[in-house]
Formats: sequence, structure tokens, C-alpha cells
Amino acid sequence: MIVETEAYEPTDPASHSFAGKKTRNATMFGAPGLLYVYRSYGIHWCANVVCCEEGVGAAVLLRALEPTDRLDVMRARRGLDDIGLLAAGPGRLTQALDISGAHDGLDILTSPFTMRPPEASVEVVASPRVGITLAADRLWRYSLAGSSFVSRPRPRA
DNA sequence: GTATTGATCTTCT
DNA sequence: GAAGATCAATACA
Repeated sequence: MIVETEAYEPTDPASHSFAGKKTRNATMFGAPGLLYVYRSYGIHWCANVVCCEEGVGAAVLLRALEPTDRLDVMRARRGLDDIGLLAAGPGRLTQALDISGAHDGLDILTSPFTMRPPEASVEVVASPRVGITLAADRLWRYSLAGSSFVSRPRPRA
């Protein structure tokens, strides 16, 4: 269950799409629903979902999720037992789901992926984004209220 | 406990 | 050659 996301769009200096379409972010300008995966700091993968029509260059970064199934698989991939740390963070999330550059450009609604809306209405809180140096004051980080699986307030198991 | 830095790779200057 | 939408190990108080 996704509990934390961040928004990125073309007029945002911190966004990969800010400087226009480039080799790295071509997927970000693709059709909505595509998965945009890029390498971060050389060692992590970060997963985004394109959320505007083709050519716009807007996407949502998946920052954290609450593991609800296949915990053993995720724990094995992360080498961790603490459920609160399995996917609390962009790099951790991709590692837990085994997402890599090979998944860049795939449709989030097909193949190995599944996307479902919440079963009930959820309470979402906005806050400053994490880990960026530009436009860090924009309240474009959206997290599930009260969730202990978000990446910021380091959850204590 | 908080602060700092290394790991490691793609893209841009 | 430097920096980045990060993580985790190490250094210090």
C-alpha cells in the first residue's frame, strides 16, 4: 500500500523534466501510467509514475509503501527484518519490489504490476519534499496521515 | 542521540 | 570533473 509520494512537474527546478526532454527522463514525457525509473546517486533506483498526458513531463515519485503481503520476499531482498524499514524511502521501495532500470517505461497497470485505488477514503497530509536542494519549500510531498511507514519520521518498530 | 561521509553511476558542464 | 529526488555505516557529543 502506497503511503507516501512526491509530485514533480516541468516548472519545478528540482524535477528531472525541468530542463526539457533528455535521454535520462524520456519516459517522464511518455504516456500517463508509465513507470519512470532512474538511478539515484549511482546506487539506488527510484520509481515514478507518469501522471499527465504525453509530452508534459510530470510524474509522481513513489517514496514509501506499507508492506502488506509477501513480507518474506521483501525481507529477503532487503536483508532486513524491520517491516518499518522495508520500503520507507525511494531506494528502499524499489529494492523491496525488485524494481530496476529494466522496468523503466513499462505500464504500471500491466505485466508484473498492479495498481488499485484505496478501499476507503484516506487522509493525506502535505509537507515539504525530502532530499532535494531546489524548491524544497513546495508542499508536494503527500503522505498517509498517521502511517508509521512513511520515510521521514523514522519509524520505530 | 545527531552529524558527516562513503558508495557508485549517469548526465551535464 | 562535479553533482544528484539516497541509504547506511561511521564519527562525534
